Amino acid sequence: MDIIGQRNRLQYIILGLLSQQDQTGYDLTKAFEHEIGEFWQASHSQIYPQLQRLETAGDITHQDQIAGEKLAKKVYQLTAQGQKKLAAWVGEPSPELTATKDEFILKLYFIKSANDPRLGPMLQEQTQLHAEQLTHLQSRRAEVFPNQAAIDAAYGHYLILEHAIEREKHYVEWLNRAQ
Amino acid sequence: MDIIGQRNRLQYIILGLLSQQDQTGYDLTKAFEHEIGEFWQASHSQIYPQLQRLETAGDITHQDQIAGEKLAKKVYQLTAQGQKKLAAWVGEPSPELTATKDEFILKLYFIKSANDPRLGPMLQEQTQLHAEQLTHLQSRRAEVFPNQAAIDAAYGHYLILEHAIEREKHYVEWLNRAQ
DNA sequence: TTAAAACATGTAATTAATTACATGTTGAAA
DNA sequence: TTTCAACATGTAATTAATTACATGTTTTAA
Repeated sequence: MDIIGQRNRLQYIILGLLSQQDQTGYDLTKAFEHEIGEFWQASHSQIYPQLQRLETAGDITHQDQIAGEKLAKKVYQLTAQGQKKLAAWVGEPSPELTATKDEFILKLYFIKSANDPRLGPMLQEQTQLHAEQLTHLQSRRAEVFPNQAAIDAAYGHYLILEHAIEREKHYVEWLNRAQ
Repeated sequence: MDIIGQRNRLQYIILGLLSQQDQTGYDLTKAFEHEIGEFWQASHSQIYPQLQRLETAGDITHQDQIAGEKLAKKVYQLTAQGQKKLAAWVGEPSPELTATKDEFILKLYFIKSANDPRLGPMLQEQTQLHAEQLTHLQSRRAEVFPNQAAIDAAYGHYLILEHAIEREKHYVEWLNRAQ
């Protein structure tokens, strides 16, 4: 049972986001605060250099824009080559399992007894954390997918938001059962 | 909603594993193939140097052992200081959410329409992958926790195995619903 | 008996990711 | 009107993680 390593998936995520709409490095950075951030993390200090590499490689180009008086923006867009590269990646099999890193679960692993006094507070803390996240995701769903048309227009996005919601729901249920 | 970074959690996992029993770097490496591997990944090339650093720091010590004719082993054990360090880590709050990295989910995010011809095969591939993992984890549970006494003796371990099983179960259910 | 898999321990090179440093603009609220 | 948050883009330094290199022993199955 293999676990994935990192073979520059960030480049494909950037291509994918740019396939949805032309945008700046700043916009891309913000995207990781929403749904994709549930399944991949990246910060602006990774994103800006990666944009430069993708442009050098000919997968994207950019246009300079001035917002307001003199705020310089670089609005990136896919090239035909970038589109092909994205399609090739999406079409490839993904035969490896997800790499989860959960510090709380690790700590739990080292708790031997159900009577350990640390167990209760730990479970409560996590219950609150995940319940909050669940609420956040649910309101996000209501906001982003108010009707069937919105779902049809971004079906994959809808599926992964559903997945994230259910993940949190079951996490909370498991925590409650453990308590 | 913060996502965890990496602040050398590996050292604590090693301390935790050594708190369960004295063992070698090789044994620790193997441990990541089982339950903890579901929630953290590390390879021998991270583990051996980390063992050296922990020993220098005084958290662990080792004894040399010869297996068979001349196969040299280093069996590591916690020091009192290492025990304290482990307990302090377990007792700390874990206020950050899990960092998941799921390449398949990312690809899905970039599928716009429910009619995309790539969608069916993608979902089928993942269904098989996660169904296999579920079966594996269930047989692992039967093996490691054949009775209540085994559960009572390693309650945290039992909880996280249950969690991993349910995670896979719900993943498969979600995939089936998406299909 | 021999070949392959598993046991056992390391280091080196590369890539990925985090955290910190660095600078400037614009819009909104006090 | 000024100050704070958000917008916007980068680089540098450090740490974490992967992949490859490197070597040798023991057990198991063909």
